[in-house]
Amino acid sequence: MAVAARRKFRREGEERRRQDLIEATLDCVAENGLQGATVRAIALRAGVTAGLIRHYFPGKEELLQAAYATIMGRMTELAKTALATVEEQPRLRLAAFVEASLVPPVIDVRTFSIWASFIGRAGSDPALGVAHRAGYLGFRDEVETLVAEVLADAGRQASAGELRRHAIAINAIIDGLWVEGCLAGDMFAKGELAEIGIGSVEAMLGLRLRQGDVA
Amino acid sequence: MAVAARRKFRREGEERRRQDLIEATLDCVAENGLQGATVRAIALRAGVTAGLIRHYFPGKEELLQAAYATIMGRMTELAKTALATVEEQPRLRLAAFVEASLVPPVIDVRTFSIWASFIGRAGSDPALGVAHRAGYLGFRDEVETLVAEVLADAGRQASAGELRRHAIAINAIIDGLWVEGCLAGDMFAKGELAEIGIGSVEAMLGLRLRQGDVA
DNA sequence: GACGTTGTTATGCAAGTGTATAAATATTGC
DNA sequence: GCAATATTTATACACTTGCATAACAACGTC
Repeated sequence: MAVAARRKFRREGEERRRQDLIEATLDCVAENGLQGATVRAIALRAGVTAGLIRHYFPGKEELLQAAYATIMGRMTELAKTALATVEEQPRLRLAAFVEASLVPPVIDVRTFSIWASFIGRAGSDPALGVAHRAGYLGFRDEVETLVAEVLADAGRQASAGELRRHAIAINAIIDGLWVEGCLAGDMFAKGELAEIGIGSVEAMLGLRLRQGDVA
Repeated sequence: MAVAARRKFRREGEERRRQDLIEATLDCVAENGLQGATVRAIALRAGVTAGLIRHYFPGKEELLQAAYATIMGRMTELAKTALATVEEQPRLRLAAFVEASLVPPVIDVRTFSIWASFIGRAGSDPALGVAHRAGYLGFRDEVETLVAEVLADAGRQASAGELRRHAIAINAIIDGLWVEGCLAGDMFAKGELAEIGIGSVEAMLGLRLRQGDVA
């Protein structure tokens, strides 16, 4: 009689498997929220069976944490990339940074869905709250540094309080436009959000960023 | 022998029970996300047994939808209240609106958690996406009207495109500051976010909102 | 005060959950 | 080729999930 044939499989490297499982987890979260991230759904998407998850992670909770760390790392890495623009002039660097934050791949509905799914629990889950705060502050500090350079370049000096307010405001408008761009990107023309973002920052700082060489 | 005593109960009005169940659902979602909103957890919090849910709703899905509609309605109602400020002068109205959007009860971590939990699925759930879009557009239109009044009051006229950009930008900065205020309210001094928000809007529009009578 | 209506509880069920364990097989070193 | 290893599958288990159903009791009506 036909005994059920055992499934064929290949041994992947440990790093590769971990990565695949994390990616599968992020896919599940993006599509159906944390509810959709069951061990079986994750395993199915990763092309393995459920039991394997516990071979690479102590439990589902740890896999979710690893997935969250991954998406956060990816987001900040994108931000860093945007910050490390090749531009020399501070104003162009700030403009390039704002622009990079408001076009793909930073504007991305999948990333947003994952972010929202996790961040919704930041109020009750201390670990998530701390992680968010750290990411936010790191981001804001970068913005603040950038703003300080821009103002110095323009021959203006700002107090610590002014710098702080500028950084908070610029960070907020980027975040706000990012949310809308991710949620309803098709409501905006291509490049429109970046245009609005840069224009807003210019207005806030009271100087032009893009036509660069006026002191 | 002691037969298990059946639980005492009272018959509440239909409206009251529905409301209690919805509120319990929102509590559960706020605390543990959609995952935490199980029929048993909801019933426990509402002070009833699980079966009763299906007496008032066709299923859990419908209860969640009702809860989402409720929280959305509450948010837009708060926004409308902020918009219907008693101020006469357009500039003061806009300032009051921005301020109201950036202090409690609009700034509220519970509301934010619920919003994030639901909106995380807006990318995959068409109904949620449409609902968000409608709410956002309604809100933005109000902002646009307000801005138009302010500019007219200042003797300036703006094209439709300019109005649109202003509305998008102002909306974004309010959203961005709202997110941060909800997630990490203790990082900001009381009233600081409102101050930054109003200041940013002033910078964007190129006029003062609060000391009002210069044309 | 008895009675019927129906809001409410209690119980049960099939499907799905995370996890534990054993069996099987792909890979490595010889 | 062959044995050793540990990656991977398969299966089982206790628990939770949403939902169905029946028993019950609170309330309005006569």
